Amino acid sequence: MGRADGSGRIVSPIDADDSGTGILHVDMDAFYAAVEVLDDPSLKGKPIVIGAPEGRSVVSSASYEARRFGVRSAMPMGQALRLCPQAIVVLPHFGRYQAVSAQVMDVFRSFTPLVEPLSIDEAFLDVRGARRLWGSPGTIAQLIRTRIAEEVGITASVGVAATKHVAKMASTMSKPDGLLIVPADRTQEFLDPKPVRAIWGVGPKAAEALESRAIRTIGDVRQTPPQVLERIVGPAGAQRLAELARGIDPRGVETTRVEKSIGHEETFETDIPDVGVLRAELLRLSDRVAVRLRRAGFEAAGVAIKVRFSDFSTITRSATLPEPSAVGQRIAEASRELLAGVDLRLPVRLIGVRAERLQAAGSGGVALWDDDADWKRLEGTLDDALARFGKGAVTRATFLGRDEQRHLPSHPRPES
DNA sequence: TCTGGGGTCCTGAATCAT
DNA sequence: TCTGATGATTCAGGACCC
Repeated sequence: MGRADGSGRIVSPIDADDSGTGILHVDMDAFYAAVEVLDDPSLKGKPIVIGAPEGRSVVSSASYEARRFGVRSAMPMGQALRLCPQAIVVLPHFGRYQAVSAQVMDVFRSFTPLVEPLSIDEAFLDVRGARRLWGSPGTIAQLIRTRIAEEVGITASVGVAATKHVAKMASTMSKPDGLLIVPADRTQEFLDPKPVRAIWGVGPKAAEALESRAIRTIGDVRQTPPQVLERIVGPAGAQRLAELARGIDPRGVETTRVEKSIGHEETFETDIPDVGVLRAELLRLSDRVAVRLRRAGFEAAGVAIKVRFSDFSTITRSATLPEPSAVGQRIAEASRELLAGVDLRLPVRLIGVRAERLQAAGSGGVALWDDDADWKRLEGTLDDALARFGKGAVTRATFLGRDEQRHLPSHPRPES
């Protein structure tokens, strides 16, 4: 597999056994910080944290020099600066990170079309079909690391394994600037001694629940009867845990992902007791959500709001829209109704709006049915159609997505 | 010390339909 | 028609990830 090279990281040797593997997990090291160093080399070697310097912000990313002081992502900025007072605080440049990310993803796609971006700075690659062109998975991993360093100018860590889960664990262990290959027949040996917290999906809560029952390692999970696991993490969690602990992970590398929701939320500089301010904020957030919906060609069938109070307690409320919409006003109306049902017992720290149950917008037009169950399809919006035919003439109407436009039957009947 | 913003997924309760 | 079983959908909350 690999060995420590003295710097804390792990790099598998060039001729390491990679039999039975084919899934790569590539993860950029301290990505935002690395991009900032790329754009301002005078920052190299210094402790830097990405985030807003004041207010209620948290650390988005920290260079390894800052991490040595205990600074971590998601840590409140104040705490980070107490731990590392000499840290240089850099405001984030998300557009720039997106651009560098695209460059990196292009490198991935030059090796295989089977690329699944997980976030801005990491992706899974299935390279099983790329052997003849580029070599074995381990060779490809090393080529990718070299090309990212040479062409983009930042470092990446790569895990190579037979499954996504093990590849992800391997890349985490090899950080920074490392490579760890776990051949298929050594998967169990790799997994068993790792702490339960290393399992993807086991956070602080689940880890504590498991550890309190003396289940501390992945090997322990494997020895635990399914009924016991179920009581701790629920049926779905138990099933997943039991499989992952045995190196079983049937998930393939998915190149397309459908968004399920689009939302915006904002933490106020100071907590807000005034419902008028909250209502205004809901409209602003709803407009932003609606713009993104329209750009993506979606309408939302449902809307949810989130309210976090000054004591950090958080509630959500959701509702189904009278009809799917991508209009800011409609989403705002629904969110304000939801807010009206909330007991504002404390000042509000954060408010958010989320569009849910997304569906294709009326890009395929609108289908209308009349009393005789005859239908017409029209380009444009439902409002356009109703204006043209009059509300009384229409018994049922529906938006058509792009696919439905193609597959619409020749003699449709409305559902009874 | 004081906790961002973007998401996904799971659970359990309530409700509705078959 | 009534009843129970079962299943789908909606809603709220929470854990988790980057």
